[in-house]
Amino acid sequence: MEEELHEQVREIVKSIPAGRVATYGDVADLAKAPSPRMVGQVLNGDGHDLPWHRVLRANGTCAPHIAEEQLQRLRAEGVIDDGGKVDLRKYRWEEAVKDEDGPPSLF
DNA sequence: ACGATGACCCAAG
DNA sequence: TCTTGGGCCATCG
Repeated sequence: MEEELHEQVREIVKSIPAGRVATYGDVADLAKAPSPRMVGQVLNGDGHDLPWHRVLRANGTCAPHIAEEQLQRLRAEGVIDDGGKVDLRKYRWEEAVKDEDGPPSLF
């Protein structure tokens, strides 16, 4: 049961709905991971059964080697990418949506 | 025990 | 907006 963290990370990623994306930092926080690095480490080891393509970096970009697959899969889910970058403010998955739809005439 | 590596993040220039 | 540097935690040789 020392693998609870390992399990948690998988659960979080699996909980991401299609057409939505989350950042490593968010998953790490939700999974109580000590650092976002561990999320990538887990995905690298046991992410074969997880929608890892729904996990992006904090700036909305994806890892170098998987970028192709990532963008392609995201597009299939309905996520539109822009020059290899995804609009987190639009597709960022938030289990407790705080406030995303800010004022149209102010930022 | 130690150094290097990795699907990362953030601040500063 | 992009690049650089430092910090981060766990695994491997």
